[in-house]
Amino acid sequence: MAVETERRWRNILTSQMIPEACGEGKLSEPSTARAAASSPELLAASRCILAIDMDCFYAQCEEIRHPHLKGRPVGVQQKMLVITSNYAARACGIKKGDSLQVVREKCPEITICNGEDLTFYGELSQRAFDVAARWSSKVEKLGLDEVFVDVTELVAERFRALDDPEACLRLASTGHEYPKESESGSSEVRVRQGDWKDLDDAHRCWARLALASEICREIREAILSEIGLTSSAGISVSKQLAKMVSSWKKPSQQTLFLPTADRLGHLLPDDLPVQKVPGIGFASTQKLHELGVRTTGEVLSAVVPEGEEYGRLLTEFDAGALRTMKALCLGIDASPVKASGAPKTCSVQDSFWQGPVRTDVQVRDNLLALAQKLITKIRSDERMYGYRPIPTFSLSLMHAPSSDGGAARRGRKQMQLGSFQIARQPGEQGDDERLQGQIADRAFALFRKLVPAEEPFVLHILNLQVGFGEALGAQRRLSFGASAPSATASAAAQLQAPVEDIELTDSDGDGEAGRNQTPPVSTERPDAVATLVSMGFAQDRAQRALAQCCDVPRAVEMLLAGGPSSSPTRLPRRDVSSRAEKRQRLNCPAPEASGAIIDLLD
DNA sequence: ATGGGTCCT
DNA sequence: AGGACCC
Repeated sequence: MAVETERRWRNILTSQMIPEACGEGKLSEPSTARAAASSPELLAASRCILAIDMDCFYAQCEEIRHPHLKGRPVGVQQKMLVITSNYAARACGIKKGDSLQVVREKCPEITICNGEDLTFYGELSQRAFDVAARWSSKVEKLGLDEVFVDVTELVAERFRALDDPEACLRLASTGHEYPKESESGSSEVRVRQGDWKDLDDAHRCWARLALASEICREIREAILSEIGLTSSAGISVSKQLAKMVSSWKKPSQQTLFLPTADRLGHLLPDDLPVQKVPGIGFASTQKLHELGVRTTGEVLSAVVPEGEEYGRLLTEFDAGALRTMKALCLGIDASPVKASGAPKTCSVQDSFWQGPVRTDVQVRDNLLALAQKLITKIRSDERMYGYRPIPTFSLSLMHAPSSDGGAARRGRKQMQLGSFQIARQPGEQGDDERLQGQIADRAFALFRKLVPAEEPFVLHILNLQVGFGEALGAQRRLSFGASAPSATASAAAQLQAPVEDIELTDSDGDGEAGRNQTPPVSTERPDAVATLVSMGFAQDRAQRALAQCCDVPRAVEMLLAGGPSSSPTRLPRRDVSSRAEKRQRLNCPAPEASGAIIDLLD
């Protein structure tokens, strides 16, 4: 028995798993000598990366939201287009950007869901992310429906278990292996300690990826059983390669890619159009086309530094960009999987291609509508990531192309906000309406800076964006002991908490939340305290703020935001007048004591 | 297409 | 502030 499995293992290692040439006919241009050049270092590389991609994500979300739709044709609509559909609908021939009209003709049975509000999708996406995060701390989000997971560590851990002479590991890759037609999942071997020593890079790499493929299956299974989402995935040594094979078998399947020269030749044939390479986008493709370069093979022959074409490439790209592009065409991508935290920005945008915006009144109306959407999104963000301060706010817009042939101008204007408190009492909804008006006012002020009064304009896009700061209470471990909630603990609590339980700092800063996170009064840094007192802050508040913040500017921000305080806030004297002035200039209503406050200190 | 996001100059 | 990439 043992002999038998050992023999199978040898077989698998030597011939079947890593054949010298896979597939018979050549699908496209034969693999290049250049691919052979990159293969050794890829096989020697030690990373194991998963690219997991939810199948027709929005449509699946709708099936989860409306269980009776499961398995029946479903389309998701935005504006007048059906932007995606489930596989039942695709079976009727429905394609990605079909108009509502066309879809109804192809499939009268179809149920159309409105997919303009992304809140629910965002929440399921976050849950899928959290599942993956149980296997690795390095999980990177790419849009709502995709994650990269670096499982190198975990693979190494499981690999190490093989060194225990008592422990045998069942080893088999799970799912497909590019570019083989049959699934390899059935092969199963038992490996013992000594076997690993003799492996060459290719076999060792395959063994790691096989372990990774098992981990990948575990993660996808958990996402399916806990959330109900099916996914497809790629397993390889880099984000690029994992991503490129992830879509090879869909839906609900996974593919391992071992970067041998011949397989690379298949995945990145010389005649592959450049835009198929992840990392080479629209702009680069345009520029390359102007230079007569259309395929990866052409990139590779053009990008040799001594060649004559190289000079022409340098007119459009810098040397660094060319190196990156060359590497990608060779299948080399060293970019790390970056642990995605909470989103850093949040934006909303409306476009007006059909009926452009031409008057101040229209601008105001649209900014009001955008402000409403923005608040909704921020609330959803709070639900998922806890309350965070909002230090920046920006408006951007796109003008129509000028009639005399000029290109469409764009503009962006940002303001730093001393604080931008979007807070409310637990369970209370009422303030958001006033907040909406205040945000629209800020936005209009920015608009005025971009487009002076009286100047005519024709707008096609309006966009509002806020930038988040660190979670309150997450300020480094400067403060003492356990009295300040740790970032992770409060984040975890907030993630589970219903809306009403989220710790909110109300604008007066004297709510329960403020009290709970008030650390012991610090007696340190008397000079910094003095600075804050001279700005008009109460001494005790200044001390507490400094205990939570590293530096004076942060402390100022916190104090202006209303916390920390156990007594009613007094605004710093100097600022009262200047703010009133600005308020007048901007024609903004004065914020009321109990309401949300936006301090404008630019 | 649309309406988000990220990172690098 | 703008541009490039991604979904």
